[in-house]
Amino acid sequence: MLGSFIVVDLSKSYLPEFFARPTVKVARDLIGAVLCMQHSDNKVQSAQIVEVEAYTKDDPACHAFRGRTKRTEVMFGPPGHAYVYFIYGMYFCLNVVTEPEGTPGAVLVRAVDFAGCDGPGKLCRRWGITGEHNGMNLLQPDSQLWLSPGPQIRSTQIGVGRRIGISQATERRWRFFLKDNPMVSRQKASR
DNA sequence: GGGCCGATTGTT
DNA sequence: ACAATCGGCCCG
Repeated sequence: MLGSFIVVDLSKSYLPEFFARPTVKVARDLIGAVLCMQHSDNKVQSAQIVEVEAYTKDDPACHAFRGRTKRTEVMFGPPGHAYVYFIYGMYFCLNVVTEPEGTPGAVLVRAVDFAGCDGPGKLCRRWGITGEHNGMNLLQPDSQLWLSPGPQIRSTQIGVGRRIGISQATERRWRFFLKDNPMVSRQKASR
């Protein structure tokens, strides 16, 4: 489990090259990264990512599998930007765009190490992440929403499993999570 | 324009 | 097991 007193410099940011790589690798490497958000009252909220899933262009479960549409447009754009989509009539989900520009791909942020932020819909609801953040550049510190590198995570601390809530390509083990973290439910962690 | 489905969540 | 709730996408 992550400690309660991690020390990270939130002004540090990723380079675009980090995200311009194969999506599954980026997903694995994003475990422990710090999601940061500057709210309208100037207060900064931050928490470490503890659960993610990868979605690629050759993946039937990926929104961009059937090509470029208005919704999937940002997934074809520059890596390191946010892909935020609306689902089930009431929830937003946050993704980070991956792969070189022109190739669609994204990492779904499913949970962060913060009470009540387990599950992609709950995370966005709690943080106030909506469609207005779609396409936002996550590489710039002190923008409204950005990502900052976290402490090194041992590979032995990262679990792998099947993705949640999809009906196609369910056999792919493209979900990564921090073992023993309370925000990753036990049921989700198995399989 | 119609109808079905969904990368979710909370309740029964 | 199922309801809430609505935009996206496929079909025609």
